[in-house]
Amino acid sequence: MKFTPPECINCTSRIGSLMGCCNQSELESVSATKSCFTFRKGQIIFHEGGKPSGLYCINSGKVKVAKMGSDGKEQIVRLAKPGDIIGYRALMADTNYSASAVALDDAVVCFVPKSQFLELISHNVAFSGGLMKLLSTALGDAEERMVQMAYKPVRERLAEALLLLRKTYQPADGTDNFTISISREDLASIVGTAKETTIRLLSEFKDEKLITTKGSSITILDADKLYSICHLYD
Amino acid sequence: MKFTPPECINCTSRIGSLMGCCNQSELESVSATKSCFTFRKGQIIFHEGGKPSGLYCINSGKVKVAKMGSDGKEQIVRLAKPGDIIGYRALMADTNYSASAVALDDAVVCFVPKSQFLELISHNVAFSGGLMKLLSTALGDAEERMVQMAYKPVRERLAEALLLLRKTYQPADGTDNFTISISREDLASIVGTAKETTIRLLSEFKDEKLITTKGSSITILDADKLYSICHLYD
DNA sequence: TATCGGAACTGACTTTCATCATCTTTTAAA
DNA sequence: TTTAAAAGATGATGAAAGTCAGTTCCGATA
Repeated sequence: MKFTPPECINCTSRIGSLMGCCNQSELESVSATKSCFTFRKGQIIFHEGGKPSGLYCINSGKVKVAKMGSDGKEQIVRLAKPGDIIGYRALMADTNYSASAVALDDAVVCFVPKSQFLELISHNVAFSGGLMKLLSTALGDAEERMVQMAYKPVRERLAEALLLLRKTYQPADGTDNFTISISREDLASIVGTAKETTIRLLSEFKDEKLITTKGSSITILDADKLYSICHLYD
Repeated sequence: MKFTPPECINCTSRIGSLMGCCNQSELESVSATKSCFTFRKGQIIFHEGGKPSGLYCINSGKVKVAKMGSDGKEQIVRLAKPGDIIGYRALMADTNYSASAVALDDAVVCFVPKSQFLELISHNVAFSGGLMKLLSTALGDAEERMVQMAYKPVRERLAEALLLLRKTYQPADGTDNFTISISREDLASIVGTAKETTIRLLSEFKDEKLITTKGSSITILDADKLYSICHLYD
């Protein structure tokens, strides 16, 4: 759904994100060219296999980037928050999307056409450098998670996933206990396991007073202990 | 061990690799600046946790890039062949190495210092574009393997690993059956499983006439069937 | 060529986790 | 508020794969 777009200049999300590399005139140009959409929870932003024609920049809401496994099971490969861009991998590799992006919340997402994106890359060194750093960091994260999938037991990966959620979506001010509403299905897709196993291990964590749950929302009570669980052997 | 370096200009490996983006004068400059080393099978080229000071370009031999899992088990995240560069992720992300590089064979590897690499990136658009494409493709591969680790059974991942070895190290002329010498330990590290499990499944493949083995070398007899094994559910 | 060490291989056993079935709670719509 | 559907939770069971222990094979070196 399209609607009146927010101005990039006023977008606080851009601080500390790739768009922060743009100067004022570039931001104005992007603002003028982009389209902006709202997505309801669960709606698809782009679809695995589809052809990318631009870049998505998240203005508000949470987004998952996920691949379909061979037997229909979903694996979340990345989580995105306001200020993050998604869809850049396919654009740079010049391939179709290798994953889908889905809104976890109601979200506002801006679309920057490919031509303008390439323009920024070729004219703004900070921007292209930032993009390379983004790619490199994402590659490092993906390789790290690949090792975890291979060798870490589910319990440790679940602790890791909870901390990843906190790290990604913790509000800036937040010194409080972190709370997030996430379906057990989605959580299992981060961990790379079955929903039932996730639920069982969450119950263990509840017994151990590491978290509490209410409906689908989870509150982290003891992040330090979660941290020590996922670094058992380190 | 350092020795008389091969000239980049005459290096046939550079065709189809990132270095192929360089023009003659750039190649001469690289050739003049670089150092060149030989590594015996098993020797470490760079070490996980170490600080990168440049880029490695493989002139001959096979190289594995691997991470150490939490309980001391190794996961091979990438395989490199002549012409490939390694160590670029850490350099671009400006972090320490997140994986080690080890020679699988006796290998000749050239070292390009960071300053010259950054020079190439900033002055040669084709080079920086090629690097971005390299990063994007590697990210796609890593995410794909992450999903496989999560949901594919070991048998399918082993078939996948054998085909990956073939795709990577198949000689250009090779229409013959592909043969490679690889320890069961290393093969298990690609698959992300235990050595014994790998051996057992290789025996199954032998029974099914998909491969033959002699000592540590493995010959692929029926790549099509291996392919159908790793795409069971697709 | 003998032998020593490492790698390939095999078997027995155990653990982890996926699956299926069922029940309960929550959520949202009528 | 009632009720239907979706999501959370729990139990029982079996398959997949890890671990440990042991044997055989091969290749390097004396």
